[in-house]
Amino acid sequence: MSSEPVETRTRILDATVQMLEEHGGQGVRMGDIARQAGVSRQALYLHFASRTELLEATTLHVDLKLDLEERLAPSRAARTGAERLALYVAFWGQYLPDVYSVARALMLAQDGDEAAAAAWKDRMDAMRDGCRAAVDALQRDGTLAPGWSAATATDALCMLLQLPNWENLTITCGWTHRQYVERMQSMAARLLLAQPGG
Amino acid sequence: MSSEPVETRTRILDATVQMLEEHGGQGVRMGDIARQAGVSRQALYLHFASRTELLEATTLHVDLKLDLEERLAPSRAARTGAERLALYVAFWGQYLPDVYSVARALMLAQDGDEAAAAAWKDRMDAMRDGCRAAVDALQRDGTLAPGWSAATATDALCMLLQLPNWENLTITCGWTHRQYVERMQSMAARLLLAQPGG
DNA sequence: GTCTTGACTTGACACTGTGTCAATTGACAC
DNA sequence: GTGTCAATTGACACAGTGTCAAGTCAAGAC
Repeated sequence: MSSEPVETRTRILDATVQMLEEHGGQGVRMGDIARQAGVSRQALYLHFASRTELLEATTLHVDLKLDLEERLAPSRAARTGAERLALYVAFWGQYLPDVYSVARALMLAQDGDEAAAAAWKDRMDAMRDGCRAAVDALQRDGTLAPGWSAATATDALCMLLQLPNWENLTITCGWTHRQYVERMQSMAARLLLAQPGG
Repeated sequence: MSSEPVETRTRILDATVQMLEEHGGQGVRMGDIARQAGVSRQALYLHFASRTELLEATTLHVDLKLDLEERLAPSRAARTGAERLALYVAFWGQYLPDVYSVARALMLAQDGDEAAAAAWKDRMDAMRDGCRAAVDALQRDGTLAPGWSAATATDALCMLLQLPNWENLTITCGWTHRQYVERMQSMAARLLLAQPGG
């Protein structure tokens, strides 16, 4: 039962995560993952119909381990819109590094792959929901800066939090994760709050 | 001389632009470009060592046609930092749609291709120079918002103007090009100016 | 004990797209 | 004519994904 050799499917998913994290998502092949999992390449196709489907399942696998509900709780419990905004950005800045490698691989698989594009869009829609909730809270408080509609403010916040921007700021510009969170919170506040200081 | 059949190299570059614009950069193959140019696939390799080199040359080809110097003149002639910032964003918002297809293809070629990554980085560095110049102008004026160093402000502005964000806002969110420019100007001002209103 | 079933392995293969190579053609120059 | 240059033709090597058929091996049913 509990001591049975870990299920092959799980071994494959874990191996995928490990390979993607070790090799930065660059050119990780099905054969590499199979070898890492101690399984034949064909076994991968026994469990997943395609590379994209494997990557998709891997993102879910990682999400499961991260206990998103708990991580999201603080921002959901926020009492003001401003607080909710800051806490959601904090959540995101903590979440992104954990899923970066896998998310990136899925994002890169987009080129030419309809299924991967759809899977990626799903994840971005989920993030957008969080942005939307924060913006709605601001609007209820009456603290959304003038000039924004709920929709455009959501667009802007959602854009700000996109993976390539995180990649750009931390990896290319050298911001630490802490700096990313603090500065992103401050940028979001400046952009969206009527009185960013107060 | 002038009436000789257009040089093959130019025909290939034009065909590349056309194919990328028609097919959104998705899966345009060397053979497709060759057919479009009315030339054999091998002729492409007579002029360009690789797909990446062709894409690289194509971006330069497009830039040449766009007269960047003239387009950049207004922002360079700006009298205040705030004006320079707004005009640079305007330049960028006018420039991006013109190079989008080709730039995207080059950006996507990055995966696994060292040369493409380097070429893309070059272009982004050029954009960063423009951002840096605007930020420096703000600093000279003393109108850079408190909390920013020149470096971090440049990072932020440069991030904001990245191609994936333009793609996200215009294509995914449905902003028009005009809206992109106006809202991006307003966002940049809110973020970077000490008195965005004044 | 034999039979079956399911999970996995092995090795071969089709397909696609890039890049290479060698032989050939056609035009133009001198 | 001869040389040369640009381009064509067709064949091929190479990677990586995905498919297929046959075989192994252990567990459970009867």
